[in-house]
Amino acid sequence: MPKIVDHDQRRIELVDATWRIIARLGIESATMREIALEAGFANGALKPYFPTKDDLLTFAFGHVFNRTNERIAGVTAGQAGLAALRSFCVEVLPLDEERINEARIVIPFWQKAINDPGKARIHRDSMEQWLATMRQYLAEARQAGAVTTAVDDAALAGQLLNLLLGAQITAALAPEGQVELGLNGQLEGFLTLLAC
Amino acid sequence: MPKIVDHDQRRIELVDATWRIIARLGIESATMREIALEAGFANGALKPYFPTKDDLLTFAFGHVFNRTNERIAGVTAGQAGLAALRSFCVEVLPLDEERINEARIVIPFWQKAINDPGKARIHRDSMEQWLATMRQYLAEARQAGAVTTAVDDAALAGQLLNLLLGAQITAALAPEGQVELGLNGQLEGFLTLLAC
DNA sequence: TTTTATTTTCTATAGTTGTAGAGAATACGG
DNA sequence: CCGTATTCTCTACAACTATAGAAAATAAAA
Repeated sequence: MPKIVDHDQRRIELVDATWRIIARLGIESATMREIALEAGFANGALKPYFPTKDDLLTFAFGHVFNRTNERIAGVTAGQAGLAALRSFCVEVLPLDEERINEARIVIPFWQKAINDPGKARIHRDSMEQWLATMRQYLAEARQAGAVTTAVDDAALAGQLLNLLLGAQITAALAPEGQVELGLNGQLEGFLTLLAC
Repeated sequence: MPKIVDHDQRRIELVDATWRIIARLGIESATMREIALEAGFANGALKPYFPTKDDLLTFAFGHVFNRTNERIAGVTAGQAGLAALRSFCVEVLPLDEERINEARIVIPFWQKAINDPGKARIHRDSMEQWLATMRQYLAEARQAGAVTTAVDDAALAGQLLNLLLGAQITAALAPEGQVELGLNGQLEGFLTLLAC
């Protein structure tokens, strides 16, 4: 009989508003009031959907991870070996405005995760999955002869992962408007190193 | 005639206290009161040495960068080429408790730098310097025949820098007590890749 | 001991934050 | 048009923050 709201969709709306605030103004400005305003509500309206701010932030961060993982799945679908590895990395690298914004989200998340085991867990779980995926692609590429280095796949995957993480820092702290950071060249260079 | 305090040394003391708070409790706990307490003073005693909290934090972050750079200079002194490059990277990698603590400092710094051009500048200036140093070592190594890859030195230095930055994230978010993250193996593997 | 410039403590203030909850507004079935 | 379950607004509050500045404590010279 009353107005009916899809709670799950509302939560996504609120998380998107949070995302925009953090990307535009930084996590310090992501107060409950500011988020509510951005979403078009009054401050108290968030309560029924996220009992505490921490719930909201944790959900928001998890959502960014999920979205990235879905994008990765879409881009690498049907690919294997070196091609899949390249697509994977290209999708994670902050090469356009949208993914630079994601870097501006994930860095505050890392900072919070330092003193919050639950959040650190979210990060580690995703990274474990990424490492496994990359090792898989490396093994395929090795079988296809595209990877011949004596360095083992676990080390290579670790290098690549840290390169991807470091690229988030580099991009997020680059001067406004600077698009070319050589990240694509670094990726191609790394893939070249694997075949020798 | 009155008690005399070395202002510069006092500033270092306060910055060290700040450093310890951030490493132990996180930057959210680094309030003026908490820092003063850690340094053994009452809250208002910081004022004459750092007019604002932002002054204190900016100075603290700059100090960590300087300390790292001094350590690097000490370790690479008298070295060149691949050996110097290795020493450089080993000194930056978070391989022991002290340098993992530095990772716990630098990540909050990065987060603040996202929305603070002045702090971003501090980061970029150091990174530019690091890149130049690494390119120099790579050129020397190439001349000595220890680097033979077709990938150019600028890309290699960029890869290595991002690997070092990413390693800070990996180490800072690793489960407490886990020391072995394979970072040294990754570095050795990368240096191996250069000679082929 | 007295003086005095400096250092430090202590209290106060204005602002911001997350959270709580009463009440108004809403929209839909009857 | 009416009743009602839900949604949202609004105000309030307690906690915490950086900062300011008056007052007290300090230590060395005279």
